[in-house]
Amino acid sequence: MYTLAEENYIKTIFHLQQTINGAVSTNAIADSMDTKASSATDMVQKLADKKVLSYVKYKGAQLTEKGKKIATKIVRKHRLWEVFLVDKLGFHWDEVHEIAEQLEHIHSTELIKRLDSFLGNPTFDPHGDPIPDELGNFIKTEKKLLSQLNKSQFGVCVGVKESSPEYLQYLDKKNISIGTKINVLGKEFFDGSMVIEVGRDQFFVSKKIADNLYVQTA
Amino acid sequence: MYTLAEENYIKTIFHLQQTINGAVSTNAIADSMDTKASSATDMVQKLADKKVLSYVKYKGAQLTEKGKKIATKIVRKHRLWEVFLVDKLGFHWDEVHEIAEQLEHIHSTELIKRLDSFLGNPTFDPHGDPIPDELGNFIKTEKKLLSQLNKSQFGVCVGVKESSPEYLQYLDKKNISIGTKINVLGKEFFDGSMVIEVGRDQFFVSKKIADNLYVQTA
DNA sequence: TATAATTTTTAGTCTAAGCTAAAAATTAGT
DNA sequence: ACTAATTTTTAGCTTAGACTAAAAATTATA
Ligand SMILES: [Mn+2]
Ligand SMILES: [Mn+2]
Ligand SMILES: [Mn+2]
Ligand SMILES: [Mn+2]
Repeated sequence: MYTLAEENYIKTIFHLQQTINGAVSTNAIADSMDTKASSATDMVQKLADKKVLSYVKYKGAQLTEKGKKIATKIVRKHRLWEVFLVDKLGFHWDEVHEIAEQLEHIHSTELIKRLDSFLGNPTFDPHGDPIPDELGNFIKTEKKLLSQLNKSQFGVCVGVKESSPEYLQYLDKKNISIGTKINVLGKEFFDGSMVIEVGRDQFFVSKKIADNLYVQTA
Repeated sequence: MYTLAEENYIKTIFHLQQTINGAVSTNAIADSMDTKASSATDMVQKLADKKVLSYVKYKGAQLTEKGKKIATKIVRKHRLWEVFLVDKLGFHWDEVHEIAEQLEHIHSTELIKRLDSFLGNPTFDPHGDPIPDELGNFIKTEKKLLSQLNKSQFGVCVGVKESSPEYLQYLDKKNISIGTKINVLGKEFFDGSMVIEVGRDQFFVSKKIADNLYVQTA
């Protein structure tokens, strides 16, 4: 059994590994967790002792198979609870992260098994992120960032990269959610900004907006 | 905001206060929490500083209004989650305590508000214990222990005093659950044991069994 | 009521997890 | 290839919460 702090570190390292491929630095961990590098180093050393990750001084950490399995379970729990909060309790997609951050640490395999089937074995969470199965397998989908599309192309929103309340609320305001079709009417190559069409609305989006929305083409 | 440890102490003291009226001793707290008296003393001193309880050295602790309010919220959460686990996820009443023990510490008033209405604003948990409302008010019901009944009297099971898996599983085996009618066919005054009738079954129960079952008469 | 038994508190350690400041290693700039 | 800047680790403190052993207070007993 792992402590709350250990679980949060493991999950963070797992997520950092997806982006940055290879070993993840203690500084990256600390930044991502709003803590200090020295604290991250301490924890990484402890987790290395427990064989949850491999760690080479000054070179960073990498989860072992054991570590990945632990991380996957936490991610599964987090996303299942998010589905529960949205589908069953009627929360909005921008309100669930904080609560799921707590619920993901409840220890009970039976609970998760039952929750999963109560929810109808969902495969994606409310933000479009895949929910790993009991064995830890993620559904791999080929998706692009909206910012990768060019003029006259279109895509269907399948997820968000950033899921801060601020960003999600912006999307709500623009009526963009999972399943929304987006047409790229124009793209400015100087700053990467775009003019897009959503339903009957046409409006401008900055590169930062377009960089955080996943779409599926074809 | 209170820590996990603080919340567990507060809840325990609240429950001890119901039984033992007046101040509760640090030893009683320690016993009830499977910890040492010295640890209980430390925590009680800390909680006294925070005005959660009043404490007189060698005389014990008593929750303040503030403390009672905190305790009530935790009890409310615990019992609502138990209803969720049984009614929605299909857990058995002897399996939910451990999990609710964790879930009761999730911090989010909005979550509890929504959970409550999702469950249909239940007033009793799966063990027959009353669920306090948002203001902390408990429904007062006059109930007796089965052991208080005499020969030829009967009662309807409305709750359990003890809710260990062992006891609950015993009741299951005898087909006793909330709502079950129990007739007292005989009572031995030497040891308090009884012969009772449940449905078509007639069997012997010890005083210990009868001492932990709440019934409603009339 | 004096002594013995019991309960409760205090003093001193320990571990987990955080922090700051300083030291060491790595990377970058000239 | 050397400094200089940056990153990362170490050393040393802090707090929460637990424990053991000893001291102090309370309660029971003769
Ligand atoms: Mn978390
Ligand atoms: Mn999510
Ligand atoms: Mn608890
Ligand atoms: Mn209960």
